[in-house]
Amino acid sequence: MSDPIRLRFAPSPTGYLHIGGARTALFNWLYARKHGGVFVLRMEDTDEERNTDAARQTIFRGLDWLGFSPDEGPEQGGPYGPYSQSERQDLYVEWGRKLIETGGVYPCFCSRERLAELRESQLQNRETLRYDRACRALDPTEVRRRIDAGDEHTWRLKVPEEGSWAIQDLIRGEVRVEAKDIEDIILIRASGIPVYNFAVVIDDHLMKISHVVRGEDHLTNTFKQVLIYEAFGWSTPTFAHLPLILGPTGEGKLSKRKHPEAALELYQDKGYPVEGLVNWLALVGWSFDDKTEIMSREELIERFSLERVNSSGARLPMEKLDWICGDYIRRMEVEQVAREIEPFLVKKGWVAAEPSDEERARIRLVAAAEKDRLRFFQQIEELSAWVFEAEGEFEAKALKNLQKEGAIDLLRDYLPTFLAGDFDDPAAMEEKARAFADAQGAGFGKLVHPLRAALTRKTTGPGLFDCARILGREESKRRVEKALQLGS
RNA sequence: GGCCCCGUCGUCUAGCCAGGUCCAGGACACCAGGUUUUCAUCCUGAUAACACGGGUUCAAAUCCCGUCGGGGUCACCA
Repeated sequence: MSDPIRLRFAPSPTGYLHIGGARTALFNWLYARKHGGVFVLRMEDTDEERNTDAARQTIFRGLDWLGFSPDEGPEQGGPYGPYSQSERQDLYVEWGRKLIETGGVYPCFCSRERLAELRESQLQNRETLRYDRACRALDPTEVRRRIDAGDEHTWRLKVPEEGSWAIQDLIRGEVRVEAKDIEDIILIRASGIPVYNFAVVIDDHLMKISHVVRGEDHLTNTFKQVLIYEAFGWSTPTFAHLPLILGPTGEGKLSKRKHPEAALELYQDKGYPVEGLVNWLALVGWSFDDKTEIMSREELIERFSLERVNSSGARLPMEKLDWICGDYIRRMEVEQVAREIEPFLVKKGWVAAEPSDEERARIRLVAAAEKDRLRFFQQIEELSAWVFEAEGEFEAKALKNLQKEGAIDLLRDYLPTFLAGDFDDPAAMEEKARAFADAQGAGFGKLVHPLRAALTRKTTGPGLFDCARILGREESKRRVEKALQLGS
């Protein structure tokens, strides 16, 4: 009987959900779903400075939005809780004591000052930065005496002096490190509270995590953790270290300070369709084959594998995000697009917070007309400003189209035909317009360009008579008449 | 600096583990055409990469060594 598949996402609530963290969550979630396993969320919130409830909420809501809701976690509970490290301190202390009893650690009385000096001199002599194990050689009676005397001390892991350790990383293969390259790390602080690497091991073990899938920045931590598993006599989970997401120029990893695209909020605020975003995110560092790119969530689950995650760092292909999301939006139902753009129109003050039936109908028309052009829903603001703002600057080229020789006269002559048309039937309107242009001996374009300028102040946009339909007869009339004045 | 990871078109990647079918495939972006009243969509086409140097081999993007380059990590932080 094989052990159940259990994966965890263990973010630190620092105020935002990092896009790289979102991808880590995605890969964990995908793997768990694919193998019928459990997806656990664990808050690594022992840093009291930065740990706020708002920060925790950002993570919870971000994961909800992405659709990676945990099976077990701080909000949903579970059999291996609590799921926030801040509530597990007693556990760490307890297991710390056990390690002291079994002799896996030794007390270190070195002061922070001595440690700092040691670092300094190693730095100067260009030596490897590593604890010199001074306290490991202390005489046992001396140790006893100092502990009894209440001398402040930490506990360090007794790292074997010989040998090497290898992990079989699912993505990188075997990674090996020599004993001499690992120092006797502090496991238990002078305060009695264990450090991060210790807590992670306790948690992963107690929560029965089978696969640890995390960023490559944890690769070197892994060896320290493996040693701790060994000290406890526990078996290790399977590891997989994901390639890092780099900054836009390929320099360093993404940070919110320098790169706004590091924060998931950016994508939420801009209104990227979440399914498109997830599809895109899956493609950063993973691929199914040499050509498949558009995949639904279900297909992702079915096809995902850690073995096909590549090992080199990547920048975020933002243009591809736009393309993928544009594709998703184009394939959406008009009704859904209407629902998605509504909040943006409300925010702009273009429609009421509770749109009337009439406004709803217009939103739907706008959605239908513009959906092929949208890559994220916030774009509706610039795309449809002409609809909701009666007055505004003309685009230079649009103005030119209006001022062309004969344009105004043609428009004036056409106006009665235009207004007599059925505004709910763009195709019929177009037919009549073509007939009119023919009769005048003018090309269709000669009529269409000034009319578009008059109606929308722009040279681009949806089909012209779709534009007229959105505006309606009255508003269209007003705009054309205004343009006639402008041109004369 | 030590240790670890990585290095295919501008970008994301396939191919590498099991050398030949790869004078390297796809996608996005860009450019050029076509369709369209405009834009977008759609269609067609073009440009564009195995970091470098050795070695092994009949044969190397694929295996080995080295160099260079990039990244990560070295706290009583997580």
